[in-house]
Amino acid sequence: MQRGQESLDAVKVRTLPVQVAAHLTRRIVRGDFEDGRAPSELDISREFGVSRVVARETLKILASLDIVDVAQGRRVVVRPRAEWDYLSPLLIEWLPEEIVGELLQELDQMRVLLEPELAAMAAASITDETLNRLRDELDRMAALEGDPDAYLEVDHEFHMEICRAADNRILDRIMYSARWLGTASRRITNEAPAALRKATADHAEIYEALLARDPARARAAMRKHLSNNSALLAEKKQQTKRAARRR
Amino acid sequence: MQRGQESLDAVKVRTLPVQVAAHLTRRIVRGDFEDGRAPSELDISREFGVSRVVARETLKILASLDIVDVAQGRRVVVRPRAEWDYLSPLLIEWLPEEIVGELLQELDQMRVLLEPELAAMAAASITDETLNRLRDELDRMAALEGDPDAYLEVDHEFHMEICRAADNRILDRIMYSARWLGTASRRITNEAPAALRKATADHAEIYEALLARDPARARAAMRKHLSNNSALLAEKKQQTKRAARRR
DNA sequence: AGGTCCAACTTGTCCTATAAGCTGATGACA
DNA sequence: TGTCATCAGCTTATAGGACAAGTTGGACCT
Repeated sequence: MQRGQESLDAVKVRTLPVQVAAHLTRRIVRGDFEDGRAPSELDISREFGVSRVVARETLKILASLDIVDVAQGRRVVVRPRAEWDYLSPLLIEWLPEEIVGELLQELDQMRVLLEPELAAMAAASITDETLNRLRDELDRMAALEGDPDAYLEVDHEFHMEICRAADNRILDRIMYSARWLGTASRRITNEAPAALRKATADHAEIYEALLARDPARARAAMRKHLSNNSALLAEKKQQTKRAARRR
Repeated sequence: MQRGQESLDAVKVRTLPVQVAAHLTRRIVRGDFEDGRAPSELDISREFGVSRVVARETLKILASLDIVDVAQGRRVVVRPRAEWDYLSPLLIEWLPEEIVGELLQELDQMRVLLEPELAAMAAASITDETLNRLRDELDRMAALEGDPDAYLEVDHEFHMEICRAADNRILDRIMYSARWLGTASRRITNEAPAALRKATADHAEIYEALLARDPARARAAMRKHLSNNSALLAEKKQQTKRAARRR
């Protein structure tokens, strides 16, 4: 299986269409098709040395992320960046770090708006079963403070559990879409291990509020927890800015 | 071009894969594959009388909506309904009315959480240009009170304009995903034309607050506007319940 | 100059073939 | 009899070639 001039053959992590889509997206971000005309199926097929089937699926992926518009007979056109699907973990993965940094802040803003309310909603309708699972996750997190990666895995599960308890499929989906936050913020939180202990205390407080089925207290506890997180992010942003100024 | 036993040939509104995906989703919702094993590419190809390419793209669509899991060598499996992408207008279109009704309420809950804050954020950073567009849309809505469909079109644009002004791509995307609300709620609002005049007044108040660049007032105005909407939805829900009880 | 129409290009769909990955059942071995 | 390696048969992934159908821009005619 031969490839074209673009080297895709690093490691076969994903299917060919996904790899090609990643390359193309990066080129679009770089500004290669500023006239709005993106490569056609045949162009892609030739340039990357893949079959038309793969080129086709590549365009389907880009279209599903609202990166391009595809229609029979018409040329493929790049859509305005403002309309891209920034909720998709796939897209995030392909964006340059500085944009992801900005998105991380915007996503944090969203969490601050939603999660306290989700906690309050959950407090009103949470089941004993869910409470048990939360208790369990709490214990596991306490044991994992030395391993930030594993910790954040459980951390995310803890938050999603609460989200699910709020019993709203739309909000649940939104928070689920934000799961890439975990991967992206990992780098940040790893640098500040002391924050993990603080997080554990926060989580315990949220759990207590839910156990007491007290919406107001759950909201407040979640809000406090998130404000710690936001502070960390803002600090990181400052560092990035300083680094940029040094350049 | 001949079709299989399932009749897809109503009107060619969309591509074949989309039509087949719609049919399959409806069957999944109906509970046809409760064992979790969904039809394979060949199954679909045979049953609907389409080529394997189309069957393949069908599965890709279902996978992108998190309705099924597809992997090489493994059978296609249906994912738990809780994990489906309820933010996708495509999926919503294929769901039975009663589920859409529930989702409408959950979506309303989301809007109540987000939109007032979006309005407040917008008030802090809105440009004169955006204000002009809002003014224009306000005028157009006033003229369109007799035509609910056209009215709601502009209504949606008005809300999205504010959302964009808040300058947060994530939140913007979330609200954009909720655009199916327009179509779905159209039926409801059409029944209560008096509500349109009320909405116009609400919109004007929001506009005034933005013009004054007063976040708190913008938040309050938006909250009031949405509470009217929520009331309408709740009323509709009551009617549906009564109708169900009669059955 | 203005309008009509067609040729070239583009995506949509079909067919057939091969590669690659998974699963369950068969059968060898302890 | 129980355990484990192996493989046949299923599945998706990719390739190549063909034709249908829709769009666009330019050639051509008036």
